[in-house]
Amino acid sequence: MSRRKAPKSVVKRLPVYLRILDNLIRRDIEVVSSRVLSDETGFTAEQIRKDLAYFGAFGTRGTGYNTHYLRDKLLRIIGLHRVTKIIVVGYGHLGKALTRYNAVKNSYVDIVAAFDINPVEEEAIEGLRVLEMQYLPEVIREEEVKVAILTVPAEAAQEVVDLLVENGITSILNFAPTNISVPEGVYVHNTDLTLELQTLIYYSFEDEALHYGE
Amino acid sequence: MSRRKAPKSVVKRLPVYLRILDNLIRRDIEVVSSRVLSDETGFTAEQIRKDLAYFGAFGTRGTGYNTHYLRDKLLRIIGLHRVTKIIVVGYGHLGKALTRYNAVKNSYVDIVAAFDINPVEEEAIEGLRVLEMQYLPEVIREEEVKVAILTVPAEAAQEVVDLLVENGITSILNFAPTNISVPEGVYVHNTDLTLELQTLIYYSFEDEALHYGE
DNA sequence: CATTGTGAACGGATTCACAGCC
DNA sequence: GGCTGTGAATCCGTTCACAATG
Repeated sequence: MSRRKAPKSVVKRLPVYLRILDNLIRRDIEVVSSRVLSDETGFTAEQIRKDLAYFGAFGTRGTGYNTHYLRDKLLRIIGLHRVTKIIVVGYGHLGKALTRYNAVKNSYVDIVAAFDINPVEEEAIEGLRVLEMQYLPEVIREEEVKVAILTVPAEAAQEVVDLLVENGITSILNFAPTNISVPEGVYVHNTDLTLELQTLIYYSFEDEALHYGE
Repeated sequence: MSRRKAPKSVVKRLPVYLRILDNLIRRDIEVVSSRVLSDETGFTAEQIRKDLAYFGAFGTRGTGYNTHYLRDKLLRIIGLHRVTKIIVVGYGHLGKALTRYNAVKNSYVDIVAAFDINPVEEEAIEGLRVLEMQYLPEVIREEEVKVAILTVPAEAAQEVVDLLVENGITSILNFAPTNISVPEGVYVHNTDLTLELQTLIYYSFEDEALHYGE
């Protein structure tokens, strides 16, 4: 029932719970305990209960959580109860991968258009517009888009970010391997595949005694 | 000088330092202070000094860190002083994006082959072999590959993971949006684009009072 | 004297333990 | 009886403040 703003660590787990609930509901399961959610997610049951308790008391003591009810609550908490409009900027392989990916899965979002400096006509898929950059301001305005996925080369990233912010984008999922700077109030989430790969390699050698031993 | 194993939070930042050092060296800069690294990375200078101190005393008081020396140390710590061989399993758009991405950038890794249940011949690029799944054990064995990037559909993920582990893979960068289970000793890093997008959406609504208010 | 390296203080997140409730 | 909700205890990571030193 606490009403202070949720910690980052909690927010990161909410979409995980949502996905599990979607799966449970698909299997016609009506009620789930924190213990079962723990088995599915790998988080501890206490942690799950505490996470949910940041936003309210959604469970029934002795029984568990109603899957439909909890999903609805989570959708509302995350902000997915209304479909979120998104644009993809940079329509290379990664941009394509992300649009396909999302077209397939129900992830409560709608990619309204993709942009590229050099859009290839025939690569548009199932109703997705692939447009030249010049149309970006128009689309953002007309569709009232607030969220953008950025998959342009590192060199172009900052320039494009400035354009996005200028036209009203407030949240950016950045795949360009570079630090971008934004004004106060704009939220950026960086996903850097190279860094993640290198981190993985660290752990792949962790055991070996030679790892860092002279 | 502490020799206990480094916390995850520290390990995640090491590749960031490495990238900055690569950039500095490209600009012929010989010495860098923790303050400058702080400006470049957004982490605090104290944190950077502490992170590096987990592995040794690499700096010179009053001066800073020698960029070449520190890079060499970081390469060795992360395990990138030798090129790491990697396979990509699942050669859809995402698999392609990752191979291109990496072919271009020097990230100290070498993708030795990609695998797919239905490899399309003409899509092989600059020396990258795109092979049928049946050749997977052979390649892993002959090339002594320990690290795999997994970009197959969620339904196939667990099955493919079992195959990988069975043949000697010890580290997996998983892009399939599902929890995979592995035996003790195998390290998995999950990168789930849908979850990251949904987390972003949470923050895009965070300010709005209506966010979670009945 | 500028900058590193580090013990101590702090703060945030997780785990523990159990009270509250169906 | 079983499972949620939560204060207290603990753990972990970050920040602070300063001693060490080229």
